[in-house]
Amino acid sequence: MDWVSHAQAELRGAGYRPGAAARLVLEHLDREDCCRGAQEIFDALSTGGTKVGLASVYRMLERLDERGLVQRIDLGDGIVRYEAARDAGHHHHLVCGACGKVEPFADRRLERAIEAVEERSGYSVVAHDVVLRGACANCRD
Amino acid sequence: MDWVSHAQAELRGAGYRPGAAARLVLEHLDREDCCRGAQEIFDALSTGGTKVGLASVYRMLERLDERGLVQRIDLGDGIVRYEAARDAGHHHHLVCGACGKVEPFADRRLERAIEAVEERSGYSVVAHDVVLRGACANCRD
DNA sequence: TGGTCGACGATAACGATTCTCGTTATCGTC
DNA sequence: GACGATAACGAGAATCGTTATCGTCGACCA
Repeated sequence: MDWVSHAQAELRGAGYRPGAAARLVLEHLDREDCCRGAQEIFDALSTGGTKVGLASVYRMLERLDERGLVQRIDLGDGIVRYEAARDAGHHHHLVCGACGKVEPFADRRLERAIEAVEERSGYSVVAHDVVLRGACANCRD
Repeated sequence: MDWVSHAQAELRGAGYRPGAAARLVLEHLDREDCCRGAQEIFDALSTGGTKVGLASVYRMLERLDERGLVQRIDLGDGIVRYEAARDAGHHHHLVCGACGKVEPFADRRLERAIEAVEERSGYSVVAHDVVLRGACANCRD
């Protein structure tokens, strides 16, 4: 089952009734390969000719986040980004402070270290974020 | 040399002329053991009877962050927090989504894993943040 | 001591996000 | 297939953390 259908089913199971706006947001997230902000999604859908309210985009993202269907990413620039959460694609982000570029990275050893901390913490951890900031290969020197 | 004097000297060296407001903010940060938001610092200083403008608090935090004198912490709730950066005290945060409690933790293995990623990344990494979200021992059940 | 220039504080402006509310779509039921 | 309850939707206002502006005050240098 593809992610869009899975997310819709999940929402329905939670008592929601996803409609046209929900579908458009889900399909957009499914199409994108990296994290996107609410305004960015709104602009893309608007430019694409489809008509979705900004409030609906925020509503969807909030609900998807609550259910763990998207990963919420805060790079510290005041814009919260989201991306479709598929188990296979768990990763974190490198941010270039000079040009603003965002790149994903994944590391098994880092994940294991985090899991070990989670176990020792006494918390029931549901999510973890790692952001590395610096200058990318082009901007450093 | 204590952190307040060190920070003041650093600012002076950068061409700034720290005055009364700067000193009050620095002393407050030095006194606090965990991360604080700008409004929170402003309120604390106001309640304490001292008079500092909110803009001055933001100005100070920005300058301190630029120079690496404070660690900027974004827990994803729309409030940016800061804490005095002392080499000895490098740590990350556990956030309880239910009661809002924030606890620091430190882990050598996690740091080593992050350093390894930094080296392989091609980036010149200047900072890294790790935030674990979940339910604390009291709120889980 | 006077002059220059940045620090300071009050307040307006800004922008991402959230709220409100009237309208429209969905879904179980008949 | 129509009905009614209720949630989704879109537009715009409101919220709130943060940033910019500006006149005044204080720190430092000659």
